[in-house]
Amino acid sequence: MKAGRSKKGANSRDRILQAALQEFAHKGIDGARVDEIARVSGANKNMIYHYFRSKENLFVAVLESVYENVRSRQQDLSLRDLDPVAAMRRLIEHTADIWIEVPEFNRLLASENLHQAKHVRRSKKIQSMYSPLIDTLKGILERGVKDGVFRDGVDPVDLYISVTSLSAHYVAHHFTFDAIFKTNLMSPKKIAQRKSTISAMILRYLQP
Amino acid sequence: MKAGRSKKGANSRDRILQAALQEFAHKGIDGARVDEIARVSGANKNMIYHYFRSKENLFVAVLESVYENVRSRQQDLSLRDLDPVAAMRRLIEHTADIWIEVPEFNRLLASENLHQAKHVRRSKKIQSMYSPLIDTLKGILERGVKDGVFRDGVDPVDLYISVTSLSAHYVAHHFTFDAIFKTNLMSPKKIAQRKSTISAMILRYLQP
DNA sequence: GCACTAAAGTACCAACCAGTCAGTAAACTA
DNA sequence: TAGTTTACTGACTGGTTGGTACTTTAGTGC
Repeated sequence: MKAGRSKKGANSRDRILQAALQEFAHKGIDGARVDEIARVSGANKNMIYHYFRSKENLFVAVLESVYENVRSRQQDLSLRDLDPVAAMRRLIEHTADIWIEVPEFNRLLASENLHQAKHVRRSKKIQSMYSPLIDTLKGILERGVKDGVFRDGVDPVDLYISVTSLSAHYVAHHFTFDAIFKTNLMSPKKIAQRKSTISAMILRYLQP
Repeated sequence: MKAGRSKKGANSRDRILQAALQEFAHKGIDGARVDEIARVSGANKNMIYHYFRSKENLFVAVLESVYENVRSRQQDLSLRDLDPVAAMRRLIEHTADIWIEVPEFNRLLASENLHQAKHVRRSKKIQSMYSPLIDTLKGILERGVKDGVFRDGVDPVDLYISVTSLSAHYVAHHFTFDAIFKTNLMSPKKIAQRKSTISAMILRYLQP
């Protein structure tokens, strides 16, 4: 088969998106090469421009799909059945897991912030995705305050940033940390230690 | 003067290094352009290759100079005169300030981690710089434990990573946070709030 | 068997960009 | 003052890269 409709399961658009995700995540938007995406996806370069119109648009599409992936993971945690402390702990651990399970997300965000979030700002889709998470966090905080297990006045956005920082930065910067401190931060043991440190730190911070 | 030895105060090497710092920090190593560094520094492109031999070597030189800058800031804090809690608070606030005062450091590190710390690993100079800081932190922790104000068993490297994460990630990722949460995290008010959150979080974590 | 469409191929371009070449002029040295 | 080193210049090159034009192949539904 030299040309014509392929019989592979995933259609070209999806395969391009998958290959682009890897390429962008590993090399950043500037280091990534369209030809390489074409090669890896097995699609003709023309198809990339047919579906996505430009390299930048492709990057936005990749960002959106990863944000969507992460958001969907955060949705079904059934935190309402748990008491506030347990719910908070679960949310923290789940947030920490995301960076390890979806390392591409972290890398895309690093690249994106080097570019002043130019692509995120262009995507209404992404910007509409995060409020539900903050609402969940707010709900847990309020329940905790009512139960007398959390102190009052903690801003949910601020708390979300703290949890994210403690987990994301560790994973994103483990290369330089490893080089400087001569350790291996991504070993299972170290990762488990970090997760318990984060939980302890946040829960102590929330204590009345 | 068409050619020949220049009489300008700052020599070309320094001007190139300064321009390269800005270019690399703003665009990452892949986005940065050698021609642009030449243009901004006012030096001929050949001078860049004369002094630094390659774009990558120039990047390493930039990294080293920034690491040196940051390290020298951390040296003269005279923390030994303060009680453990005050010393810890000062170290935390100082660490937080660095990311705001030297934003280039953060950006270079982001780019560097996208490349698996390949350049940091190449530089023995950088790798020899960080142990003194950890020793300082270790000293404060030990004094605090002896005084009964800190609990025992906290790893200084782990603590350093936490402090750094809480401050660096906030600054490095404020573009995407701002876009998603519709705030302005770099306003003086928000920055002050963040600094006090970080201090509170760390000091509560260290309580016995 | 015909129209439609997704997919793929070949070939190309203009801009870009890291790195080089060949040479000049001032300053230092013996 | 001849010879060497250091600082500097403008033009150039060869490979790369995002993006385009035009053509061809082959499944699908009618």
